Amino acid sequence: MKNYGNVQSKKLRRPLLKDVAERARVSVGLASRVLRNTGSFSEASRSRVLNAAEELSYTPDAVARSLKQRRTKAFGVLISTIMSHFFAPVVRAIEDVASKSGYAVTLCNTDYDPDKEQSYLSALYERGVDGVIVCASPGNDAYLKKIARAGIPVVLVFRKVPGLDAPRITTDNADSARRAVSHLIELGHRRIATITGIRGVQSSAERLAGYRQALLEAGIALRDELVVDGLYDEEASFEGTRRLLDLEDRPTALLTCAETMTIGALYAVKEAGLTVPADISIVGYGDPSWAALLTPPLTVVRHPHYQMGLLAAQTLIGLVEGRGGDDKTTKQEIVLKSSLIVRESCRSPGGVAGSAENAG
Amino acid sequence: MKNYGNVQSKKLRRPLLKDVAERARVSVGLASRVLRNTGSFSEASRSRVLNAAEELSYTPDAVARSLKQRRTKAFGVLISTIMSHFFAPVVRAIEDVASKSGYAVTLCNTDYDPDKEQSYLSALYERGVDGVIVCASPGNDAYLKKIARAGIPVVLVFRKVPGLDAPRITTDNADSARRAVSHLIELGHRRIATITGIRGVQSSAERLAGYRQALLEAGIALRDELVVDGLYDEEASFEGTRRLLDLEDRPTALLTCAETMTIGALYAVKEAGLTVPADISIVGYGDPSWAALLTPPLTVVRHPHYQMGLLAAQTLIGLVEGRGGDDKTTKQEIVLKSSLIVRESCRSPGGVAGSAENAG
DNA sequence: TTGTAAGCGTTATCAT
DNA sequence: ATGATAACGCTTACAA
Repeated sequence: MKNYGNVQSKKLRRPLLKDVAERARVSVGLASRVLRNTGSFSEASRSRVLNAAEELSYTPDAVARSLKQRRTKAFGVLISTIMSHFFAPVVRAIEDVASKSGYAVTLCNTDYDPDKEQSYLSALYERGVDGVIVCASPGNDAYLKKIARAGIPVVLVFRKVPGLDAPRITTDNADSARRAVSHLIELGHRRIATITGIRGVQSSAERLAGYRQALLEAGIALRDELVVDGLYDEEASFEGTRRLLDLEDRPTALLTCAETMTIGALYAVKEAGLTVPADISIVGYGDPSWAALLTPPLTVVRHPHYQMGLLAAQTLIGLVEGRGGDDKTTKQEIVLKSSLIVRESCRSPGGVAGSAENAG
Repeated sequence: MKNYGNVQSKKLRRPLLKDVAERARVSVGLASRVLRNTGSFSEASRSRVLNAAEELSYTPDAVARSLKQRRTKAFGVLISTIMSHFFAPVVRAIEDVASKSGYAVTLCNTDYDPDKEQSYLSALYERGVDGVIVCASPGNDAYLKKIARAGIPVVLVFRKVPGLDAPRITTDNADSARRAVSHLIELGHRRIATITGIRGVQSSAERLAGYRQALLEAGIALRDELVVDGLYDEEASFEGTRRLLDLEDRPTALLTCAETMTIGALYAVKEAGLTVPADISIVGYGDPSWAALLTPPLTVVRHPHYQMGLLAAQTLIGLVEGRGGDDKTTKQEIVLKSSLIVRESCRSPGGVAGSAENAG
């Protein structure tokens, strides 16, 4: 049997349930039940339907199913940008968990822009996603609440939304910053600067609060000129650090609150011809694999980002699938612990080394 | 007017087009036309419908629309993992372009696993995505062709699929490796090793080919023991580099074909107590912002990943929306140029410095 | 056990 | 310019 041009190029229609049913000589209802393994049917029908589906290589149409079932098996995930080492592991974990349970993940990069956040949220709403995970953002509380009130489960990561009764996964941000600064204080530092992220972002605000708390506990006065807005941006952090280093009474230690900002700060130090930790001690955030390759290896605060995404996704699935009215899932707040990885980028302002625990 | 508990907490049904129509006292068809600004209607109806929609804060249901229109305004993107610096910018660019045109992006992490790739592809197919972008993977050609034959536009990034007539965005992989190795040869190196990714992955294979070509052009014999499988993995690369350094006749230079592998290699060098570039010269791939922070600043090959994602998404949108039968879009292959960023991690095996162009 | 038919919320055709 | 009405492909009562 030959295939002539016309025949071969004819686009063949995707097989429908109707086709499967016809081929198996049963009704569509029965075919559907067999394929979904629900309701009742005879063994004979079962095998005929299964065979027919196999032969036609039938695939159900998820759109039609979603319309009927009123759920899409899809989540939306909002982050500032997937290029950030801060969010990539969170998203990866979410996608891992989601896909294992048959959910698709729609990625939304908001760049910390409330307008973008809102437009993504409304797009997700229109698309009927079954749930949304919102990560650290200074976004629009009102819109988020609207989504939640419309019945779409929301899980918050890092972010807190007053008046929104949604589970939240976060870390001991304030405490981690407090411990980092205390570490510096114990080494003898008094003039400790910090590069903060975006003020409106929860995690950033918390870290700044922890920084302040540590100073207050040690009876060290807070000085505004030692707090610089780094905006989670390498360039801004570079400039900010420059200004710090130009200060008459230069800080002897620096806490940078995100990986990009650590890089910016290190460039500024390098440009100024200064040395870490001889001239200035540095604690960074995030624990990229290159941190221990630097000279000197960097002391950092490490947060369990993958774990956060894991929990966020699991929580969301619980909310979507189970216990809808269960307060336990709705009201929970999970706070994960961070760790301070002491390497060699900090020492006493006098000159005594801080520690030597290395990770090479 | 008071809101009593029951009334307030009653979950209100999402407003439908029918509700808008009723409120505007027109038919649903007319309401639909007004909202989509298609077909004909009077100015009077127009404003009534618009007002009604506004008052009810009506949002169309994308699922129902998709079912009717047979398109979802969604793309699927397959990459090995979003945690890779290789893919993050590609995905970011794709999402940027897609969202601007109203497309949602579903993220799929395949880990270079053909089974995962296939199951994601079939999930995307079921969901009826309007197009798919597949990045560097050693996946299942047969399944990809099936998807394409089913009429779903596919754009390839890095990957080539023989017999699949899909546009492809790639870089001058082979040539970039060739130039990097030539650079080392010019410095006087003869024993040049390379850490390669996963053999089945197009970009990896091409880079390896470029490495070989450079050696052949220089009349240097290829030696199997100088080619190590790094599997895009830091650990594997660490072990592989260790073996290279243990070789009786140790290589004097090393080309690592991905960022993770560069890191693994650098740790091995550090662990062996050797120095770059005094004991061994290194050229890495990717240009992370920390590369110039290392001591010495790293010489690398930089590929325009964001740009690749941009073009991939634009190409896909063209395919989906426009010129469906246009051969120009279907058959194109775009090859982007890479650049060799010379810093200070390479010098002559004797001891003369290679270059001093720094990016601090 | 099986089939029929009524939705799910739109869009689009076709009379009026 | 407008309004019925039939799809879109599937699920799910309900009737047989």
